[in-house]
Amino acid sequence: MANAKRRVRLRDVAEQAGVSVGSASHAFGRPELVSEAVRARVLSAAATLGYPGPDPSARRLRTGRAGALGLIVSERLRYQFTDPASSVFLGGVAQALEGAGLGLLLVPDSRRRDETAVAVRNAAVDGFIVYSAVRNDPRVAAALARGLPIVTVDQPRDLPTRFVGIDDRAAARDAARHLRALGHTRIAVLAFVNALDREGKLIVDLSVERLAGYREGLGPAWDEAAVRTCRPNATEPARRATHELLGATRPPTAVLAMSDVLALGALQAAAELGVSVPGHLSVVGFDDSPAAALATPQLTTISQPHEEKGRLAAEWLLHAIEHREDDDPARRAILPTELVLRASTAPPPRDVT
Amino acid sequence: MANAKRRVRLRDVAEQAGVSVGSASHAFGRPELVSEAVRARVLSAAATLGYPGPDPSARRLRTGRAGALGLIVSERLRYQFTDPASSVFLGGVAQALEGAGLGLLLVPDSRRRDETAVAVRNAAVDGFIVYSAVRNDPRVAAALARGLPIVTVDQPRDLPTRFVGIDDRAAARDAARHLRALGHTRIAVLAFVNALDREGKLIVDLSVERLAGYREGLGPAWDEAAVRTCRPNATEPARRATHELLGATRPPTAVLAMSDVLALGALQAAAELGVSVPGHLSVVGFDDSPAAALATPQLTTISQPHEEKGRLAAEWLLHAIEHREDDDPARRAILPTELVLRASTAPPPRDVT
DNA sequence: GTTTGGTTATGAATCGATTCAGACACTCTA
DNA sequence: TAGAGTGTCTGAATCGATTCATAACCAAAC
Repeated sequence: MANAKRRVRLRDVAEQAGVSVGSASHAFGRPELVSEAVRARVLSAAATLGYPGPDPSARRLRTGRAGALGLIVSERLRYQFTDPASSVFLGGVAQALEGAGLGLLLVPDSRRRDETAVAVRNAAVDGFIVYSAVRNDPRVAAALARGLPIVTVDQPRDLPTRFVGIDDRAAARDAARHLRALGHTRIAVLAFVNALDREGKLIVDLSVERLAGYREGLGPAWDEAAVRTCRPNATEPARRATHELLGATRPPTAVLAMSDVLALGALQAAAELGVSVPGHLSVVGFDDSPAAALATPQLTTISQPHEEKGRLAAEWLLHAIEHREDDDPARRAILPTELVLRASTAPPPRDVT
Repeated sequence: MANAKRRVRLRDVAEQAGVSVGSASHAFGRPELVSEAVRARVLSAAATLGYPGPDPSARRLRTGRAGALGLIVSERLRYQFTDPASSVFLGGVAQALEGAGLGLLLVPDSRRRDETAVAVRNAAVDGFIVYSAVRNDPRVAAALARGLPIVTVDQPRDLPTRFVGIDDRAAARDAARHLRALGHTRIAVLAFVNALDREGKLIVDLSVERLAGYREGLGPAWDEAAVRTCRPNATEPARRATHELLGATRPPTAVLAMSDVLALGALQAAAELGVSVPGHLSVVGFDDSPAAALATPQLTTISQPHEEKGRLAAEWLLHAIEHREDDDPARRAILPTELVLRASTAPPPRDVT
């Protein structure tokens, strides 16, 4: 019950130790500026008073450094953590932060989009990473308005900020060509949401780009009617969509999924319907998340360096903060992707008409 | 290039609008206290000056609220995100935070343990969630020293804080009994690290409890020599350990894994060695993470309410912050677990001696 | 015409640290 | 002995907001 009542301030500690607040501050922050004797006195005074150390909020107000990076994630935070790919990305960010002594502030999304932007405005951070946000996300606008350094990852692709991403169109094209090369002609697509904003501009760059890539790669085999939108990005919507696709009179012999999570849903549906993969249905994912290699059959997918993306985004941001560069938004990194052939794709069955 | 040079302060906005700083502050924070006219003037002044809104750090210093929860995660942040179970937990926390307008500050662990504690001391948060930390983690000590409300999840079990967890021992006992009931007698265990601290006390409560549960459930079938320690909690160490176990002269017919991730590693090893599961080897996981249902064969495992744990921990913490209760550390929630029977367990093969 | 009540605006005090210019004491050089 | 150089310590100014006691104003009530 020693220090139950009031907060102990640095001033109290200084008084107790019989030194000035300046010296007390130095005792904690820059020990080399005070004598050993003073330092010891201050520390022991702090101990007897139960002083929890300099108040972080006060310190940052004075120093102008918030000591944290803000991470704006795409869908509601909930889904964020169900897609292993984004977990890997987060791991990369965390890795870059190790040793920098910075924290990582996740900005939770919420149903009410305005509340959400408020959180961005209130976030005590030195910069933001925008991770795969839609084009009209109010949080992105709020982040931009803060005037802090920002690194955008994946999308939107044309923000006036630094950018880290991949060539989604080319990657999708590779995936589509692979199926064509195997001989498939009836190919369905499991896509992310594809909504339009008020002005009629597409708001999900990623979806647009990948769709375009699929179309290019599929060529004459492209079938607009075989595109299914899955929302949110989780196994369940993909499972349902695949059920529907496979129940049609002339079901597809292959599925292009915009994420491994969606592909997993397709696999699930196929298993439930007794459709063998890859014997009767080929499936190509996107992301090469940890789950891809664990799936049965192992998933053929587009591999992209999620961890590296996180690391790079964080490093760029740290650099910008360190050097007070609010500019140089021209920097763009397009990281390489690769089609990883595993066990979920094969030529279509012979008996297909 | 409008506002390139210096930071715009509330004072500047007030001046530009021709009102006092007090009114300007109200215009942003509590519009009901100023007339519509003043509010409009302030807002337009802010717009022309490019004012990014009230500085979060300053606001918090004054109000005494940090606007964020700190989350201290167990292993290095990196691994955190490779185990889907903890992702689900995080999702639960995020869910409870939705609408509260609070942020979630992840405190990154790092190789150098002292640096790590510094991050805790510097974190601008209103409270901490300690998620499955080891007993001698310096970050936990640092968090305790901050004097903020804390909720501990899973472990350590005897911190003087609120606690949310499960009955690990009983759950492990259930898993072990299941194997015994199937007729297994040679049963290996894949355990978490089991290290001792300087005083010789075990530092990983979770491991201790589950081990005790396994022992109780296995009874005479318990074999100390068949316990393998896997570190970190990832598939790879488990894969290696299982390889070793299955290569022995009298290999086990079943494996009890302390997490699904470890169980997945065991499955992988079995597949590589051509040992059929559950025909020749039964595997029981722990956690019922999303991966468990996707594994092949689907994993028999202990289900625990990860999401609920996260939600509850966050809610308790929010409540404690709201009501300025630094006390009532007596509250403990032990959430229910359940053995989920799926396809990875079966009676041992007949020809076993 | 004074009182009362309600709304709106003001500006100084405050939150809790960091920092910087200056004071002091002491040693070492020239 | 003056001057330069070092090492320590002090205390006030500062970071950028919020808040609260006070005042000003106006309308309605007496």
